[in-house]
Amino acid sequence: MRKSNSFFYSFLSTPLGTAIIGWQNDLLAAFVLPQPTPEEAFQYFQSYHLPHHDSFILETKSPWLDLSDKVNAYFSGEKVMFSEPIIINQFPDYTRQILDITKNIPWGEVKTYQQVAQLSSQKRAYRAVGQALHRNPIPLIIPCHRVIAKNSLGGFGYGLNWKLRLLTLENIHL
DNA sequence: TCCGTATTGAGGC
DNA sequence: GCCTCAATACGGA
Repeated sequence: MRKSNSFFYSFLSTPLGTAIIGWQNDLLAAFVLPQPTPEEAFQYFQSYHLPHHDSFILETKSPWLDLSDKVNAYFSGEKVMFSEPIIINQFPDYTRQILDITKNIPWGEVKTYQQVAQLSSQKRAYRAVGQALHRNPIPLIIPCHRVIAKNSLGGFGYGLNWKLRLLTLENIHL
């Protein structure tokens, strides 16, 4: 019988609330920003478009022992780089391309939707960039909050307040 | 096919 | 500045 591919997840307590880390085959696949309750965090988790899996398995710890420390350090304003290997192969080519480009935006820097489009194979697809980022299942690690509109903040799946808070943590003021 | 975007730029006021 | 409106590429139904 074929080995089932399970999707693992783990709750993570932070000063801002309960977050969720999700992974498959030791590849990071999901992250939920801290929520007031685990139930709310799990709702976000369930709404994600995740890689194909047969079952969910709740673990007490993620495979990345220092990831929770890094997340907490990030929320306390430290310059943190996330380099954990990720899996996003559930998405079409262009979406993956956009998420890859976005993952490479360093801490403390921002790009516009247009700039990201110009780095991709479709230089005028700035609207598709927004669509792709909206589906990002690994916020923070794929720093979609660092992509803004040319003359405004743009949008954010968790609400613009979250986007503003994350950018403020990185000393970016608009 | 058609439709809705986490966009952009131009034009009118 | 703040409206509209059209151009535009992608992905889901």
